[in-house]
Amino acid sequence: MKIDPQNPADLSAQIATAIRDAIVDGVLIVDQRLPSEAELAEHFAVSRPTVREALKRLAAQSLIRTQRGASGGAFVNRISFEQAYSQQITTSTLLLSMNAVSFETACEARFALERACAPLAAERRGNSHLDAMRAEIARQAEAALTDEAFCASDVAFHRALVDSAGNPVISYQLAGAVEAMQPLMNMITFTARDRARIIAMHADIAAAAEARNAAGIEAGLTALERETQQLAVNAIAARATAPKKTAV
Amino acid sequence: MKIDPQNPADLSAQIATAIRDAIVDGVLIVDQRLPSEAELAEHFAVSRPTVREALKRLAAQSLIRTQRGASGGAFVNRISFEQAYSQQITTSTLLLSMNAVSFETACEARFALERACAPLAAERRGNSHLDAMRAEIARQAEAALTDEAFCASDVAFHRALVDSAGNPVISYQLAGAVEAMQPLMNMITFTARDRARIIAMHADIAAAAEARNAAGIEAGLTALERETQQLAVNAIAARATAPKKTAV
DNA sequence: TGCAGGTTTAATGTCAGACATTTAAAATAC
DNA sequence: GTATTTTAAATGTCTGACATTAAACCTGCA
Repeated sequence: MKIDPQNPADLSAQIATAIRDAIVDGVLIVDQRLPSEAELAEHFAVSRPTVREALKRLAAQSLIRTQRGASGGAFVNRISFEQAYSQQITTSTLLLSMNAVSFETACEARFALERACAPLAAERRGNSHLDAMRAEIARQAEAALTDEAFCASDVAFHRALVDSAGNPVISYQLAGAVEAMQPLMNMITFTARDRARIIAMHADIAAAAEARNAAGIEAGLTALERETQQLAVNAIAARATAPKKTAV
Repeated sequence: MKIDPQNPADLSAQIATAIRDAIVDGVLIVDQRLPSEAELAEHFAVSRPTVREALKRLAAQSLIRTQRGASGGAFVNRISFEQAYSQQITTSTLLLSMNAVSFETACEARFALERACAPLAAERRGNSHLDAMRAEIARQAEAALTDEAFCASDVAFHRALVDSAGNPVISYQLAGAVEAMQPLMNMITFTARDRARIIAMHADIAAAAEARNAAGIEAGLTALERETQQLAVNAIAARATAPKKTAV
């Protein structure tokens, strides 16, 4: 089932890879119990701490879960959409913040992908989705809102729009694209006029969703993209005296 | 910088979370060296193996890398697009295969998102992208190809199309959507006629890309989606006598 | 017999100390 | 001043032990 030459390096990584492959290839199926740490240690001819490090690597990816006690052990985990979301968001956020991905590129990606759910959202949106969108719009109109809270509400609005497409796989994929933008958006200062424009566009999008008007949603998103890009350009220009890693 | 009450459970998970938060929040920046394992152990008042388990969790997410030797240690890692791709693909693949996500849902998500890059692909595609697509089309025409190899080539074709949009963030996001479909597609048996139809559609898409015709790319993808969905319905019907987890 | 309770046991979680290995920097030799 | 050797700091690994948990077992009593 899984072998392991002790030639190169990092035994725990090799063991983790061997077990991961077994899971991905279906050799180990969901809820199946792995051998105990002691048995794995014997099988791979390593010590228990080494096996444990390998198992922790897998646990970090939600590939296994562990249970203590008699008849406990490590079990192949059915990864939930929730877990996948959060991993996706973490990875995307770090990818954007660490790689000097330009705001422009990230923004383009986000809106391009988000427009992809316009037709589905128009077809399938429920009243609960509309309510969620409008609740966020109302929140965004609160004058006392900090820029950060405004961004958070913006993300929530878009999440509601994406969810209204009624496809969990799309929601999962876009979770990263939408949420990872938030730290970048937080660098922008939103004036009252900026907020008013954005809120108006959100309202347009919500109205188009209510009218089941796919083209309207798309147009609204495109307009919003243009506005967002412009705000970012201004923000970057404003801090041109102290350029940060996100620039260019 | 990071504290850690020993109240609930799983010290190594708590420590991993504390360090991850520090990285995400920017307290620890790229290429910065973490304290040595011994120092971390002392700081958190735990043993070195426990610290090591925590570090392995972070290494599994490519959040840190380790170096041996003097002036070695754990460093905050600049996560590469490559690493992000492969994590994305692993997570997406398992999410689809373990959660009884219907072929229909996954397929819909994939093509919806892929259509999102049609305008960008039309605008930015280079000759190398066209060459890559046509190389895969040629490969798909080889009669001796197994179904699995045919699917792999299909994935490569779509990857080339996505890459031609010239936005690495989109490529990263869609890597999961496109590649995760492969195991599901592998359940389909492609007759010679099926293959011919798919190849023709691929050719249409490539031609539209060459002509920088965004609507043509979109239309081609939509046609391909319909075809793929139909093939899946047939495949599922064919094996109705032995329904598998992917059904429904 | 049947059930409530304690007891056993198998597993993970944690610790301590040691040794092996790697690698850069410091010390030495020429 | 350069090349070589030595040193030291760090991760990688091993052994062995104890702590903790929770299911399974067994006992005692009705």
